[in-house]
Amino acid sequence: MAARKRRQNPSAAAPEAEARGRLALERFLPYRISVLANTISRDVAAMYDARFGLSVPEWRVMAVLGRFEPLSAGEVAARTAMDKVRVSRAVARLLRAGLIVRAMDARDRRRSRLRLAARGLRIYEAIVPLALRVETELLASLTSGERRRLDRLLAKLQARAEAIARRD
Amino acid sequence: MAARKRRQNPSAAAPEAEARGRLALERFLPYRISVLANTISRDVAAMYDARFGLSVPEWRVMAVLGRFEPLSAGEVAARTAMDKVRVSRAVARLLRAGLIVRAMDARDRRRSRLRLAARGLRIYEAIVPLALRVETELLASLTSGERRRLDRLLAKLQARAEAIARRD
DNA sequence: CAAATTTAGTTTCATTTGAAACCGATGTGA
DNA sequence: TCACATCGGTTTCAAATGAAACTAAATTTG
Repeated sequence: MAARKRRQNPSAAAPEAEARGRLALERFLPYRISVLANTISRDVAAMYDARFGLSVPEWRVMAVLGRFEPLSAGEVAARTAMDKVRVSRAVARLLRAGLIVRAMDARDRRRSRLRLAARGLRIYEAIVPLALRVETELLASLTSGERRRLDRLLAKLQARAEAIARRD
Repeated sequence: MAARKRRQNPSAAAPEAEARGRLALERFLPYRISVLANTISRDVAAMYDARFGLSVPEWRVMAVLGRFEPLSAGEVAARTAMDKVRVSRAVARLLRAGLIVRAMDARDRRRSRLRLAARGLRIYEAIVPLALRVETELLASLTSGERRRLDRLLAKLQARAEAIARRD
């Protein structure tokens, strides 16, 4: 186990730093983002689920329909960053629950046209402010400058992560 | 949360702003973090899996052992932010694969003492630089100032998200 | 010290997940 | 026009997941 080159830690914190070739998992960016996403997701999902019996995929489908309806299943998939299997299942449940409606595209009878049903729209309109409240609470400890920076940083990281994914 | 300021859309698509009570999912923080985490996770998992046949939970267990061994299963769970069921299963697979070894704590025979096996240590030492390379690539587009800010922002958000979770 | 409680970790079971196979509908080329 | 590829979407199947039940060891309590 030869001595490996030291790396500069992305932060000043944790100065007692890792030794040799050992990784400080708690400072490792992919890990931190994953943990953060899970924590937030739990917070948010608890809200959707407890009050409306919706799963995250279901809520996401409703969210994009609320903004861009009508959409085909494929368009929903593109906008929610979910794969088509997940979308298909979420859509099936929402149809069964009467929260969305589906028509078939006249020109291309493979494509669906999904919209919120009246019941779905009411729920959507009830959830939006709650969702925004969670977001506000998350951001509460940040100054408005920090929020702008966060926005930029997330955009950069996302672009970068996608570039890496494509390159493989 | 009325009339948000206009800003660059991270995806360049969907330039038209959200109206009334409609939510711009693509700007919603929980959603963005979730998508980013998934994208990164896929990048990284592809690497672990392709070259070493490891899943993310397995790699995480090895990562904390590499840094803090010996650990009990519970300590691994605490340090990886995984629940004990996941840890138990990842540990079982790693034991079967001969990448870690388990002894029982002499004082408390319920507790295990997990360590990397020689084979596991070799793999760990092969993965660490690759993992760091992915991280470096992700951070490549950020200045060192931005990295420091990212670090701070992630810490704040994590603290906040945990506070919200506890409060429910 | 024996019963009751708590703790570490595993197993069970029902649900979720995603890759790949699949099914019609549509587009394309010879 | 008739194969053949392609596309939108669903289903299948095997693996991952997590809540809750469970086992065994340790601790507390009466």
